[in-house]
Amino acid sequence: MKPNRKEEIILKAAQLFKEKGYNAVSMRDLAQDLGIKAASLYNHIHSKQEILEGIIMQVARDFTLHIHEVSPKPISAIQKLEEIIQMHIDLTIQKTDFLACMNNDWMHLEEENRANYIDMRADYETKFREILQEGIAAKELKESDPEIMLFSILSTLRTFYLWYAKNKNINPNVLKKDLTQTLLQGIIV
Amino acid sequence: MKPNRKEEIILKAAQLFKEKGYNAVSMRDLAQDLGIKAASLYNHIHSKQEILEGIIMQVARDFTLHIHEVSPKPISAIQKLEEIIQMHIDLTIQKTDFLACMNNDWMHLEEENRANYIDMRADYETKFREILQEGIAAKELKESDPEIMLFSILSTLRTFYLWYAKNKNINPNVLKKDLTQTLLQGIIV
DNA sequence: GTCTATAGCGTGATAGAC
DNA sequence: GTCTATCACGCTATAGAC
Repeated sequence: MKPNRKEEIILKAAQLFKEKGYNAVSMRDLAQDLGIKAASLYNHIHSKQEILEGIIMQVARDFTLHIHEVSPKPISAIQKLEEIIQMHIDLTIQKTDFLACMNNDWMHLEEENRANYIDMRADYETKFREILQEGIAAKELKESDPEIMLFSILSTLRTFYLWYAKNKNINPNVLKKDLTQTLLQGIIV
Repeated sequence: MKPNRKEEIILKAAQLFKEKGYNAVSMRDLAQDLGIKAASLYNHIHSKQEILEGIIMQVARDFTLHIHEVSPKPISAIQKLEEIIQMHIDLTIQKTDFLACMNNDWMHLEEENRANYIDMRADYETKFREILQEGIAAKELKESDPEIMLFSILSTLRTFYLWYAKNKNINPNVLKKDLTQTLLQGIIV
């Protein structure tokens, strides 16, 4: 459970990247926050890019794995959506900085990793879209444009870490109830 | 209507910043895209920072002005929300790159401008919050947590340019109808 | 595993010719 | 209004001592 030095570096980097963005954080900044010199970082990691990759790919995999787990379950589309919302809340709470970094800095991944990330994101959206279409076909969901539903829900879930940063003391169960209601049932009486 | 050289620079900069982020775009990159040398840019602008300021403050003012216009109208809270959604759609269509840049790069504004931007954003959220509370008090809106409603709607509207970039050929009226329905009435039948 | 020193390059910005 | 040339600095990353 105790993080080794490499993990410590990645953890601190995620924190700094979240605040200033990948390009605005230098290896000197990162080293200073860890109480060492920049050159010493290279005993634990090969490059700045490797740090970014470590952050983004880890959490991207979490999302991918989870949606592939929920998708085939023998439950209603609405229940699947509730599980997905719960997952986003959980990951937001556990890995705030990693998630923020993924959202803001994925375009700074180099060639191969960026292509990889884009594929994973597309796969995630496809699975999500299928659940929405399933719900519409079963008449659980409205006959509205599923692309707009997808974007609307996902944009809220993806940037939820911004809200959570300012409201860390909320009860997670109340949060889940309120967020699910707002996203699925809207705000109008 | 024809943009002068300074406006041309700002327009092209917004486009590049949107794709790569402020720090990843050099003055040399920007100049090359305009077909001139980096040094020539400085005949039209004083600094890179001034370009960022020009982009962000312009669109931040648009939002602030508009919500102060809608807020005191003698119409229902729901009608106000509909007007706000319409405004976000309009600005997304007219100023996609500026909006993207504001969302992604505001933290790279320097001291004074950043403080200014943060104030404007807080003011915008306050006005928005008041409309939601007004709607709850009038029993037009559900008795759910207004902070979650605020965040949920606003996060979708703020990142809407991401969706629009891939769906430019949608009919604006259909878009408004579907987005309003999804945000206000949810997706469940 | 950390340090000092430094290579090699890219950056924002300026001076001054045309 | 654009150019060439250049300054001063910050960046990632490496070499090699301890």
